[in-house]
Amino acid sequence: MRRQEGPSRRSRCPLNASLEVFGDSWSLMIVRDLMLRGARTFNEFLDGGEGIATNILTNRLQRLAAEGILIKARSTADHRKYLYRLTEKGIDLAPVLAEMIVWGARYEDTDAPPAVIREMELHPEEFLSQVRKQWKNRRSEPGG
Amino acid sequence: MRRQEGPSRRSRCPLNASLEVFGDSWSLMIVRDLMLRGARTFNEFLDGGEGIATNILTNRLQRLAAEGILIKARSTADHRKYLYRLTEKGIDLAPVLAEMIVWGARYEDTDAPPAVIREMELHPEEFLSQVRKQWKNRRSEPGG
DNA sequence: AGAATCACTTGCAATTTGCCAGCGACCTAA
DNA sequence: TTAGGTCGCTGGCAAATTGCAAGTGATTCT
Repeated sequence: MRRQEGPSRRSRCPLNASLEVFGDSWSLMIVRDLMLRGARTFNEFLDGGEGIATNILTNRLQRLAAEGILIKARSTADHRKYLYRLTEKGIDLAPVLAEMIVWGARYEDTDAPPAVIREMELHPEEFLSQVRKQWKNRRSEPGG
Repeated sequence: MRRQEGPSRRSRCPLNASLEVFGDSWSLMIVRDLMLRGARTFNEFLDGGEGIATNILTNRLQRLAAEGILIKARSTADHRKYLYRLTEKGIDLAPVLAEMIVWGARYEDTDAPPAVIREMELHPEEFLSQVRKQWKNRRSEPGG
């Protein structure tokens, strides 16, 4: 893990750094779809369920790639398609996502299955190792 | 904990709900200052270190209050001042903040003390119970 | 009474978001 | 080969949000 000569930040606080990277309305939705739904293509993100606009999706994918959270590669099976995948840096967002899901499920009216949420709450490490396992397998798949 | 007839959300996903509540560049900065720095007044948030504008701070404080994350009360010692404090709903954002801080400290160039981050990473429950203890005490203080 | 402080408010410009038709590259079926 | 369809944007336009900084009314201090 390298600390690159990064962009100028509003402050040196770690929370601020995180918010400058993904503190917007859409970035973590994309990470969700990658991490939890197995989405890999532009259209799959577009159909995420929240109605993101194409120009915003394009912009966010570019930003997440520039921040080193995901990688974009041309599909070998169909040269019109790009396939996205999470980096280690992106996978390490899993605890953030988990805690936000737990909070959202607790305080908002959502369709999250209560058993899944309870498990996530009680055993966050499990969720994490599951995510890691999935991406470990997916890494060795040939470009689809 | 009551599920109120809430505002219309983009979807019923819990992550989306969380992002609609605090998925902007500034809301969690305010929660940070309340939770970790003991800030209570408008001016203290204004001096948070990231240069928030007064109209944005006003707007975010109002939104966080409307979402039930913090409470605003007139100071009895000085009627020009308002004092803000976290609700239970706000305190429950501690794990979210913790994970974001950990991620930010790991992948960005920050001034977070490594020992504090490591402790936060290894014993998140400790951090949480510390936050709760603080707010339990603070709750019984008279308005200052 | 005058000056200072508090928490905004406001006018304005810049930036971002959102909608959606259109585009070039690529794929498939006839 | 051609026509039609799909993919991932691109871009024009309007609406919304952000950011800057001067200004305001209420309150406190000297």
